[in-house]
Amino acid sequence: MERDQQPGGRPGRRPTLADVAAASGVSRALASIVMRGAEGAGEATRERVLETARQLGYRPDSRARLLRSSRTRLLGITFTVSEPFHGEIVESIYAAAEAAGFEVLLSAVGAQRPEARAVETLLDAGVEAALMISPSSGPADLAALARQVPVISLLSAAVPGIDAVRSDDAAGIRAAVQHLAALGHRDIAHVDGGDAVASAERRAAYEESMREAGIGECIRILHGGAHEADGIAAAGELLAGRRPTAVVAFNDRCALGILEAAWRTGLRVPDDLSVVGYDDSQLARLDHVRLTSVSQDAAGLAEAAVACAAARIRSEEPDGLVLQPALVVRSTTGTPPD
Amino acid sequence: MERDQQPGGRPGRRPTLADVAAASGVSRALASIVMRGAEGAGEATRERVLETARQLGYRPDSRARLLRSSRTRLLGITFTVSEPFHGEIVESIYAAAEAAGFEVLLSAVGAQRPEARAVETLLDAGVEAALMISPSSGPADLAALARQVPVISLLSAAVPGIDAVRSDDAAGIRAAVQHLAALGHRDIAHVDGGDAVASAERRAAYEESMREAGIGECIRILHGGAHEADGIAAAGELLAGRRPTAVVAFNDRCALGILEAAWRTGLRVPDDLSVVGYDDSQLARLDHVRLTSVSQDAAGLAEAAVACAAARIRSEEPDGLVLQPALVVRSTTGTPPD
DNA sequence: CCGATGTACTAGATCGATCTAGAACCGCAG
DNA sequence: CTGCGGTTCTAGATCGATCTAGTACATCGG
Repeated sequence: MERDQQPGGRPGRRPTLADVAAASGVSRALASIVMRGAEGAGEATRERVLETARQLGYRPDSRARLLRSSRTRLLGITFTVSEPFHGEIVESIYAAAEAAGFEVLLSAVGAQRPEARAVETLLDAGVEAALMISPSSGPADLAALARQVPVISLLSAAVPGIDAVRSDDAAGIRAAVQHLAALGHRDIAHVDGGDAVASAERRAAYEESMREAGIGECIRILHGGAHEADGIAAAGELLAGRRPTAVVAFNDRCALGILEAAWRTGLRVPDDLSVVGYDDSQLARLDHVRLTSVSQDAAGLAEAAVACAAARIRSEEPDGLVLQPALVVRSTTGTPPD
Repeated sequence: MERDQQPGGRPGRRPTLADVAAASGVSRALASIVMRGAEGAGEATRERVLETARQLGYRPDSRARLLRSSRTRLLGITFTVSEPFHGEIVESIYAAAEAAGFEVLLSAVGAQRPEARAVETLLDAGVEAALMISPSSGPADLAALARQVPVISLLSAAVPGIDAVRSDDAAGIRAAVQHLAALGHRDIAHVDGGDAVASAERRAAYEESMREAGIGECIRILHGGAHEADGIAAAGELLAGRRPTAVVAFNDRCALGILEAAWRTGLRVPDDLSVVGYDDSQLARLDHVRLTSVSQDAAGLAEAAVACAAARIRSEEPDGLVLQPALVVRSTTGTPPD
């Protein structure tokens, strides 16, 4: 496979701004002005330069640009490849960042690639702020990092010294419980997130809203986790004895486990059992699942996070860090059996 | 949140190599030599420079480094955030790339962000090669791209002019059919991938291996797709009439749909129905699924892709572009019912 | 004591862009 | 013709690193 030979340029190299300038008979500075769309170039020259740039197939070298202008306008993101909901947020961040004039640099976290390493890559690339989705590092590490660059954590509880953009988990759980109670459910169980980050808060919110709904005596909490298998395991216990009529799960994946266990046992959802998830992830929206779920509003979180980063970069205090979640009712909740 | 003031450096800016050099009383060039671990520095000075670098919290600026050295050693990757299997490959690529001395630059493709745009970001950053996981661009676009930088596609059928690293789909399907035939199955159906990329090839391989196994008269192909809902839909048709004893699905997500439909209908897997997937994704490995699946060997594909990219960068011809898949037998296949 | 060899180190150019300061040129009022 | 404000354009410095060429200074053989 042969690379293009640039006509008039050095063979095999991609054309530079200097090539464009030379080819159109202007200085590098003016060519730069034209390419940036800045003012200070005549209309005729502007078009001529743009035309030759197009002909040469010129692409500005982002490394060189970023190097010179102290503002890199780069936002770094760490996310976990195996978490579907992270993917959704990443996609929303792209949109929000572009709208705000930022470029996005992704760095994946995985079994082979610890978060610390992912973050280092971002720092080396010169990001102006780091958005970390469900950061797993300890408060001390995060604080150390925050001393080098503004850090915004998403989907995690607040850590002193770094901004956390998240949704109001208590409100989300309350909406779920109220929805079920309004449908007539009383035996509403909760499968918690085990030792996952937001688990304790959601558990507490569940207890409180059960009492608010006047069914505090029906509180029943099962140990769960963030993944399908946890939901299945909890469901085994849940469906064995006296069965509740509804379950609020820690998140969608956990809820999916409960659903599958129910299906396998021959239970009909929602006729025999109502299930509510949390995240409103793609998983919940799949045609065959149609899970009622608390929407974390990936787009909203992403926008808030980008806005927060932008504020920090301008050395301002950010606000609007807690978003209100909304319950999305689909096909896994209904009135309880008689 | 205050950023660190660099002792002796300009306030608020991260320290540069010049700062390190000045602070340890050597020239920038020598400091560079030490930081790169190149030879040509005395032992004593080397330690002194490293020490001051550590104290200043110096981090080399990758943009500047890459700008100067014509070799950027950057591999660009496009992947789809919502595809779990892509995530697995991405993670493996990180490992393979680092082992080969490359850095990795991710660019996500999604509903809001077309592949063309994702690729442009990579080019602007100066990647030496682009690895595209399941590229969606047409042959013409890919060819145009390949004229600017070596392009390696993963998981896609070969396109003239660009390298495709993939596994031998025919062999994978054959392994699945042979496994089922060996267990005693004759009524083995295939739910295909609809218009997904590798669908036609896998469908043909299914037909051929059925004939090879002497059960050509049992060939039965249902229209499916790459997602759970497609599996569910196909299963509706499949389980309604004369039921096969085994199904080979286009991929794991499709197989999962079939599994769920089976569970919901009260069928036991594998007692009443055996199911085989394709990809050996995390999905297949989940505790509650334990899906027998054809392993595409994400790590192997990643290594081959990186090796291929490295070869192209050295202007050599790559080889080993087709990997042999392996069947991973789990809990969804067994002997047929009497 | 001189020149050769080698190690430790430095000055300055360079990568490809941006940015600053100032030059060239225009038309127009005085 | 001169001076002035405004636009268009250019030369050269700059960002933070690498790389080349070459300078000091030791050591060593003759």
